[in-house]
Amino acid sequence: MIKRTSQDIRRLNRFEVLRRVYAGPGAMSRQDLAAATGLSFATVANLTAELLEAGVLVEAGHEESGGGRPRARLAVNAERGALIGVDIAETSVHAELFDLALSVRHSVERPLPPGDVRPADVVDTLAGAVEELLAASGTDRSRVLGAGVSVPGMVEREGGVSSFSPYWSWHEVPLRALLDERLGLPLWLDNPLRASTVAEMWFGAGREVDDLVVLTLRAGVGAGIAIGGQLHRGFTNSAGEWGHTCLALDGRLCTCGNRGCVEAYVSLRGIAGTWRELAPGDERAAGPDDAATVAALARAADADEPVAAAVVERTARYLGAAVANLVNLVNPQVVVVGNQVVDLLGERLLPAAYEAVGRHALALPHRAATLRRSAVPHNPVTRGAATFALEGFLDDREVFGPVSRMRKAAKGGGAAGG
Amino acid sequence: MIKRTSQDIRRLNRFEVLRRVYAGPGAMSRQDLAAATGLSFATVANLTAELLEAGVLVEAGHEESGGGRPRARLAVNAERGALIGVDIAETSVHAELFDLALSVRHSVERPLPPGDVRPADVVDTLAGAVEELLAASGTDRSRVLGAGVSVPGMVEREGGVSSFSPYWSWHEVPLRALLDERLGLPLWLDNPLRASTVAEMWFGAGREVDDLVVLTLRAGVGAGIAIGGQLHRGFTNSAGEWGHTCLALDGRLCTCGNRGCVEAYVSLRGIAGTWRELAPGDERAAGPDDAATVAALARAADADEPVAAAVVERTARYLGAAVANLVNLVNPQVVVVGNQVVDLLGERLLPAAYEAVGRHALALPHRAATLRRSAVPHNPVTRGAATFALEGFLDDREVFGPVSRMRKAAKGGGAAGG
DNA sequence: GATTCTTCTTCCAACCCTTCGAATAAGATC
DNA sequence: GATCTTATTCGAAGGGTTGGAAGAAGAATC
Repeated sequence: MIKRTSQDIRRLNRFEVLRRVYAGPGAMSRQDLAAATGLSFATVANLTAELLEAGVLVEAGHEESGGGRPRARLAVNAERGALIGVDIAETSVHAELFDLALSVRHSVERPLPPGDVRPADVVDTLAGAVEELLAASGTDRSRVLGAGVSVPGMVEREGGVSSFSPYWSWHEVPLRALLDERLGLPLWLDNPLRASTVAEMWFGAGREVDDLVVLTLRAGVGAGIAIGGQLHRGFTNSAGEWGHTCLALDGRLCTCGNRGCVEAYVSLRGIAGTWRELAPGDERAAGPDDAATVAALARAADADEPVAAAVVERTARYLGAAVANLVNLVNPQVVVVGNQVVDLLGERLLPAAYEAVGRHALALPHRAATLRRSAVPHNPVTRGAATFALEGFLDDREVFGPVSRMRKAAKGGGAAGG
Repeated sequence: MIKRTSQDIRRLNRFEVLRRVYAGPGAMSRQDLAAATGLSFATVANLTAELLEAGVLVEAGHEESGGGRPRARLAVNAERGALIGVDIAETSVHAELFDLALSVRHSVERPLPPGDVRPADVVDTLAGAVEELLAASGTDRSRVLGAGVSVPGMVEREGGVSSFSPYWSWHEVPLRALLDERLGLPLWLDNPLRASTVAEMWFGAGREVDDLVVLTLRAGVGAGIAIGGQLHRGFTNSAGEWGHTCLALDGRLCTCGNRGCVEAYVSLRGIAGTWRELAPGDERAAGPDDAATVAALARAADADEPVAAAVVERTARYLGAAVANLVNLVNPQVVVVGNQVVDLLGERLLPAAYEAVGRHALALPHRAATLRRSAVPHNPVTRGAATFALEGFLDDREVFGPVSRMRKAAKGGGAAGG
């Protein structure tokens, strides 16, 4: 049984308050925060005091006042430290350095050799990218509060062992051990599905909503599930493998070895496959780079080629049915779709997919769910990875201890000068 | 945002302690409870004191002691009151009266007319069954702590409106209003999926496990999802409609109007349909009563008829793939299967289905999940419905107030005599 | 039969968290 | 400069859990 203590409440409230500050259009007053979180005034003052003391928030001027004391504006202190987010994908490693306000300060992308990449190669590439990030941005390592790394496949978080990779023949690779040494930074490992979801919870649709499903559609596809404002990880941190649920029994062969998986139809490769099916002769559909193929498809569709429209139409149907499965099973308030497939085909694909969801889902859960395109700026995976590091920092007991410590400190030290 | 207060912690701990008492092989000592829940000794003493005062627990003798003060045994006080659980199914209403130890004291089953039943008919039948229950068991209405009612389809709990029924053409039926008046009992409404799941959480596999999926397989099929020891309801209390997720695109027509739903293959009707498909001439497969048809199928399989074996084999494959979808998506620790389909075909169906899950699920979530046949005694739906009433009673602020009230009461009243 | 042991329970004080309400602070306005 | 008006801080109270001391209850022993 999971122990629940009053400190968990405080931790969640701390997260909640800070999430609202990030979510807000700019700086927010304590009043706004109390209204937004539903917490009492005193509690908000309490939590913000703690965050101010830790340097995470700063006072940023005052609001206009029509008589009476003006409200202080609180904003995230971007300069408090840096966060690193890394997205390990099939063909490249994308690393970004964020400030604490989660603005991108520097970005590096390094290719991975094609074929079966060894763990050591990935570690080298990653470590190199991080060094470049630090050097180019002139950031001292000590200012980095943590690094989040998204690894495709399934990762055991604590041990940091990658037990399955969809692209490479990895087997029980002790990633944490390999990276810890090289990076010398607080490290947070997980997969792209959960990274995107956390990004969405802090900076996207999840700001307003507590039950959502986040679909990541690129070379691999999958879902992140957040329930009651909490990410659902599953018993072995491998929940959300929607890409490998069966949509068409005895259907198309999937990379996982099974048939009829969702991923075989709506991933970049799956869409390319549909194009090949519908236009057997077309050599634009035959290239080895699926992202390029889908980009070509988008151009063909823009040129009103009927076959391209048919491919998009079919894909929308697959996607709609698969999303409807999620809607029926999870009954979320919002379904967010994002990443390469959406970036390339969004305008054409999504309206048709939305319509297909309506045909396949039951009326009540369908009415309850809104479908949205991801509004998280930039790459949601690197941002989500950095968010893991942010969450880790906010959980740091050295920085955010129990309140009694604060009281003692306040008594011991003098009053802070204005 | 959901407010979290320290009272929620206490509420959850109260549930947890009581669940362990129900789960235990008999009476349990406070020591056992502390060990089982992970709570401190003082807290367990605190909570049990409260439950003893409310009459929910009683001291039931002492354990043997090899020197030292013997441990007091605590047991549920069956006589504290009665609970009623009602299962409204397609063709009948099944009502049962339980004591507080959740033993069945009396059981009534009344048929519903075939065809499109009106809400008033169901309400009449239900009210009649409850009256019979009370009369036959000699239970005074005032001793009934609450009644839980399982309604097929989708029910909005607070308003008690049934917005969709799979069998009847109901539309926004205000069930709570209709029943409140007739029953005059605290009333708890939900659907059979969630009822079975709650039964499993208190009295079945959920006793040991916090993340589980409970599959109800009868005329309709669906899943109940419990995460972190909490039932997942979804945004509109309609999560778990696994029966209407698409397993075979463009597949068999389902009662919901879609094609290829899981329910079209693994419900009683679906299995009968598979039999008709494989043995077009066989009139045993052609009857209108699906439960009877599946019972006949079981007999045919027992008689080693090859076609019957083939039907079971196919069904196992459908079921296995559909369960694998759940395993991949939710990554639970346990999947429980139960109800009529399992009762009739369990021995033959489940081993093959388990094997099919292994073929379809990803390795890591598959290894993490164990599949079990439901071990909840008797009808899990009536028991689950009664459990809703039990949970409601345990949430009653009149009975279980904040601790400070207890202190005051203890001060006001004298010490209890030994 | 009294004493000693051993173990269970209860009780108390300490600690964590939120929240109400009074007191204090800080500008705007007259 | 006095008076409003609104924000913020502060202290006490209320709801929880928990470790440890003190009390209670049998078993074993002398």
